[in-house]
Amino acid sequence: MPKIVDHDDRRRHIAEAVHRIIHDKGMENVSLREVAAEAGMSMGAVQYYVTTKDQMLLLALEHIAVWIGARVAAVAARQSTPLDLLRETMRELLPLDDERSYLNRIGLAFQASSVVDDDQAAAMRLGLPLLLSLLAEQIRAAQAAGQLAAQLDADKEASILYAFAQGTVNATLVGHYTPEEVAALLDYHLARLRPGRWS
Amino acid sequence: MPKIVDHDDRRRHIAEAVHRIIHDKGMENVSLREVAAEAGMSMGAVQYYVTTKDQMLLLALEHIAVWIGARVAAVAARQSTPLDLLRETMRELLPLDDERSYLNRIGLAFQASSVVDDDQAAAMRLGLPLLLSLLAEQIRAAQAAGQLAAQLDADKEASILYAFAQGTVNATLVGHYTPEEVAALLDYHLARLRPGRWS
DNA sequence: GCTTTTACCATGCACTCGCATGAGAAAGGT
DNA sequence: ACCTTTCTCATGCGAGTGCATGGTAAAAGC
Repeated sequence: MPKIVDHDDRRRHIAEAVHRIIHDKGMENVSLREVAAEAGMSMGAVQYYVTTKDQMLLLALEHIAVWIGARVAAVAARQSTPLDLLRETMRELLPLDDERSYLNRIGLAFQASSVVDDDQAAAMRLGLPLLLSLLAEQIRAAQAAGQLAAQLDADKEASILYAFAQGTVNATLVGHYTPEEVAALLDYHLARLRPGRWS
Repeated sequence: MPKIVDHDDRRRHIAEAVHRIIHDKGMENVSLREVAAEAGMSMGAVQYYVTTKDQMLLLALEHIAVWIGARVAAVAARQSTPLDLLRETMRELLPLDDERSYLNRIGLAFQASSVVDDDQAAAMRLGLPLLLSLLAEQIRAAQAAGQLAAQLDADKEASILYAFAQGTVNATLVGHYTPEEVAALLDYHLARLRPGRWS
């Protein structure tokens, strides 16, 4: 048996190179050559792990999805009240600092790209429900703990929260909102979901 | 004086050709040649009105912004109750039918693109406040008419509504929501803004 | 009818693109 | 030491890219 290489590691390097290029120069400047250079390998090596450009982009999309998923899961593992967990999960989805802006830039690029690419759209349809059901679960937990109004529809509230996060991304990245403003907006919205504020 | 041509008309043709290509094949497949072919003119003619590709994209962005603005303004001119006007304005921003999906596809592409292009970002920062202040104004009118709770912060509610619209676009275009579902989600959210539901 | 301004077109250039190919380096099994 | 499998690389190809150039219709003023 010959030279053995960690394929997952190589794919990760490629995916992360794609991420950096999308972040710095945008999705239209992603090319096999540029990715190879950014990943510090030859173009042939990239082609060995990824046979086509579309496949490479799909790989990058999947990697960022699990990355975001991991960050969100790490929040859920914290020891805190249900409402705080929900708030922190939502803050994880907002471009509040450099790393979360980085992730959101790339995520936004894929949102646009996935509208035109069927495979990417399928990946989106796969990951989205996971995040939504996690949010809904956190809402239900907060309701059970009396921190959120019981009459809220947890699934709909989860959808609205996720939409809020996604919808503020561009405006924030483009400089219309400061991170503080969008964080305050989240708290404003969460405040109205508390019990006792409803008739 | 020589051959006189309606420049705005030509620019409009170019912008609309860009729109169609973005819609059909995505932003990365926009090229001067393709746009010229789609617009039914020669590449040289396109170059006469637009000196660079970035300028062409910016032109297309501005055109779609005024298009959306016009549609929204047309809603505002209708004769209806303030709350219904707000609801209809919001529905105008959602991909509820083919034309609105068309606009949203292109809008989403520019949202991603504007994160990387400074000129496009500037255009975004210019148009966004107009839409937000219109929404806020409609909210205030509905509050004055007793259709929305008086204690709502109109500006923040406008921001949240706009974020909701933008945030549901990708999920809907990708097939996660049906148009009916996202419309129902909007009504669910608007319902909680009504007066008398607050303590 | 000639000029002048405007609008348009065809073509060329240097470059990059995705992808295919074939050769060769690296490394464990025997 | 040699073979075999795994991995990597350099290069070539045809196509497409943004942009520049030089020339050419077209039409209004004189």
